[in-house]
Amino acid sequence: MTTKIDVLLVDDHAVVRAGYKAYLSLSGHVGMIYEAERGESACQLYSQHQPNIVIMDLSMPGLGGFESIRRLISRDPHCNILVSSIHNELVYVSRAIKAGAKGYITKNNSPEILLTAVYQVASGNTFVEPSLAQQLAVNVLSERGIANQIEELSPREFDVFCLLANGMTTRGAAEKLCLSYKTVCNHTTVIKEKLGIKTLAELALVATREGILETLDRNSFAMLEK
Amino acid sequence: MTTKIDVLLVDDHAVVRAGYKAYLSLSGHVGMIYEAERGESACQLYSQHQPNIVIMDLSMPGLGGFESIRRLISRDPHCNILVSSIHNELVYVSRAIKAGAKGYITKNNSPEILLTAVYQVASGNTFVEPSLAQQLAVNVLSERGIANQIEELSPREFDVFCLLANGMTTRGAAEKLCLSYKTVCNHTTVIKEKLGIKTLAELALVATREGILETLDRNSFAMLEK
DNA sequence: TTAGTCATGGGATTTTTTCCTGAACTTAAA
DNA sequence: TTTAAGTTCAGGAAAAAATCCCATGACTAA
Repeated sequence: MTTKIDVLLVDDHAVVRAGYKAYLSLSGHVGMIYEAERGESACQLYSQHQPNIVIMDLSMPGLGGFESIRRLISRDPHCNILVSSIHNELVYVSRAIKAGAKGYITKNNSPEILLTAVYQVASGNTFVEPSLAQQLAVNVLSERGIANQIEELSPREFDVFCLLANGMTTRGAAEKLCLSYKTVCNHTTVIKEKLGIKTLAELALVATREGILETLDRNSFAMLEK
Repeated sequence: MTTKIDVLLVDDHAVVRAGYKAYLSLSGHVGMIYEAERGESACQLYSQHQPNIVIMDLSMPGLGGFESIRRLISRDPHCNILVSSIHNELVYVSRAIKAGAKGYITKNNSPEILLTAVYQVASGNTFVEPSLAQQLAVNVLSERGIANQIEELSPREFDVFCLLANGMTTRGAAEKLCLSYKTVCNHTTVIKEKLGIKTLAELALVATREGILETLDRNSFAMLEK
């Protein structure tokens, strides 16, 4: 590689940024490294410096990672965004790519893979971590979109889903819906199967992720403390 | 500082380790840097090399963190452990310190603070990130504990709590913690009783509300709107 | 009509959970 | 040192919950 790669690092953890910066510098192929803590400043820095690649973490306060990607892409559709996340769930990969990211790797990887990904994405190619790409391929071919699994629930199943996700017991849900306990049990079994989950905790997590719960906002806890 | 500091890095994210390593090396005060991905190897490396400090990630979903701290401490009570976590919730700080950690900083901090913390802890002092220390002080004095109910969980119960909250099955948790299935069942029963809940979904919701899980960022479902 | 899905639940079986119990261990206090 | 209290671990019996299979009626779309 002849010219050096300019990088924009977006991660809300300053220590992690410092680490990446130090590591990338060692490679010798990286030129300028700009840093942003959140989406807003990332957009600004991007317009200003036009780096060859944006390395972005997904979990950030303010604009989340996905929203940040969308914004960057809407300003420059050719923007090369590499997501570096701690999440290896397909939902994340899928959403990131749909949002416009050109690459996705998890932080579990060897640092060499990071460099590979950086080179690839910076030169306009795509790079999805092999194991994830594999899973994703299968998942897409099996035709059932990842997050759309909830769409697969029948109306009644969705009712049950919501009640359970809010922490209600099977018996409670049955009562609320004026159904037999057995019916709710059966629905629940189907729901779990459709969503590919095993526990009620997962069910609650899925619901939370999809924003299906009127999430008790973060502050409700702070309220309790006073 | 005359002698250099030997460091053992424990973090399951290889890329992050590489970053820390690169950054710490720049400081000039750090000597050997050993790396471990998991608690088991951390214990081994510790016995082998007796580093001056262990920098440990808590890596939430896996939950190796607290247990690893306990193990290290049980082998060498004077072991200097600095937790570097992405979590800024008091529960974590409190748990880590109770487990025997000598310091706690979040990854949001400036890298300079990391160095400060490293120096302090490596020389046998303690260092808790100022803002957290402040909150903690008030919280402890205000008598009503952090999220008092969660605080009532014994260390082991808390381990189980975290795993279940992440959607793991009882059997899965048992395996992860090398416990009998029955033991985990019994812990679970006590947990539910202490928290005053009935279902695993509620357990997940409590964990989410208390910020014990990092769920998807808030804005993720904004994606769905388009 | 026919085929399909959906909602509903019963019955038998399996799995999970509860409740009670006790042992081993640690720690702190008397 | 002895005692007491708390924690961790786990087994057995019993209760509860969930699963699996099946059948019914209702509605819908081709």
